[in-house]
Amino acid sequence: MVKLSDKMNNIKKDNTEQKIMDAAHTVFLKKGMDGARMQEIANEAGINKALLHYYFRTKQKLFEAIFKQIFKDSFPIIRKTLLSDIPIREKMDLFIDSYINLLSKNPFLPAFLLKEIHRDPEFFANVIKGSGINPSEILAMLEKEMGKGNIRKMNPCDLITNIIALSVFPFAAKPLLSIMLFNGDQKAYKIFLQERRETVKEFIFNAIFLK
Amino acid sequence: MVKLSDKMNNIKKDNTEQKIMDAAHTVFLKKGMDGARMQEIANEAGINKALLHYYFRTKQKLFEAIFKQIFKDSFPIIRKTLLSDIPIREKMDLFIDSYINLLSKNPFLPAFLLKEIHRDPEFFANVIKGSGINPSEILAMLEKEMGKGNIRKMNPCDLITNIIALSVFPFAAKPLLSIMLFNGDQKAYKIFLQERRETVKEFIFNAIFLK
DNA sequence: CTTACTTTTAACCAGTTGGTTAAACTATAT
DNA sequence: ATATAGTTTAACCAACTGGTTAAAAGTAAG
Repeated sequence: MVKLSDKMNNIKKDNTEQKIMDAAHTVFLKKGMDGARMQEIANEAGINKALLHYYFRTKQKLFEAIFKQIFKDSFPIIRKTLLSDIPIREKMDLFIDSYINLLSKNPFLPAFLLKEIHRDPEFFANVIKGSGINPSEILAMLEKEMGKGNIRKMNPCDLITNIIALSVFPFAAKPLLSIMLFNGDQKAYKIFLQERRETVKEFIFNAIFLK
Repeated sequence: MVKLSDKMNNIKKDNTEQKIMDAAHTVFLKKGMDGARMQEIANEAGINKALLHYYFRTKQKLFEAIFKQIFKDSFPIIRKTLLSDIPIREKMDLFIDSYINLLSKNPFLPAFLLKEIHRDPEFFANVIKGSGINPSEILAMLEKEMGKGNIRKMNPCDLITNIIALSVFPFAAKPLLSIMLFNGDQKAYKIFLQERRETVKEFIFNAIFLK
């Protein structure tokens, strides 16, 4: 039996596989599962279309690989800040910052996620359940803070929903808002988004801290 | 020259055209432009596929018709309450109510709009510009209220964005939130959404009214 | 160099999709 | 009744799409 040269094979494989992953990431995020074309991904990766199928048998499998990777890359960062041992005000500050940072770097992410969780909710549910994400610990943390009287008492589900909504929505609805609020001026909208780093915090803090 | 029997022709035409519009509405909202199939719309309408093309030459034209209609039906209701002559607190109360009512009746609307404005932002921009929607009057109204000291001073663009975000996001992200917060329990999520009618208002009022 | 194996490619295929065509049907006006 | 116009249908088509195949090119080991 012939042994493989692990080094050579893996370098090559990793290169192509990574090229495909990168290309698929780009195309899927822009066009979504339905709108993306295998040929376009192949072009983006600078390879033959058949090679896609050689590495990821089907479009579905390629899509799942990208989807899961996005999920794995994005969520842990956020969870970490939320469960650290710092005062609630700083914690929220950091949380919102890291959330907005993530979205600034991945502007297509919100729309992509919203699109795909509607297209195939079951698959999405499985990804979450298999990823060990557990929001209940975050909800518990919020309830504890309310019990201590640090923040106004409310349904913690509402609070977490509101924070995410205020952070995510302006990115998800960018084309709509940039037209309606700034007549399509992209630069003005970018400034608006950056300023929201602070104004969103103010808004939330006013809503939840007792005075 | 032969005259038409307007009555007969229009009744027939209206019937079929309406059947097509209804069917297209259903299918497009669920699947989006990319995911929708002309055959599926024809089936849903109970007619031949060729008849779709007879009434709306292309898929694109049919889609545009539906899209514009959705837009025309949805926005004026909201604008009306916002520009009426009642105290700001009641006004916001009504605004949020009518917004959430609209979304409760059209749960697919937010995800659909977000999907499509990303797919073809230019077409979307044209629809808005051609629809006479003018957010500047709403922004002006908010600024006036701030000037009178009725609500906390802030960027009115932020305020309107926040209100819409808090109202829309839970509907847009339903599959995500219902899994993460309620382990996929749809009924619990519906109750959550209904309760938000009040909790969202509290949250916003706490954020913007001085105490 | 030969062998065994993996990676890459060009050509191809079957199913689907948006869209067309020509004929059949319906209803009115003369 | 029949001519005229709009309406509806079945059959068809060209383009595209995801996926396959078989052969070529590359690579490490004996």
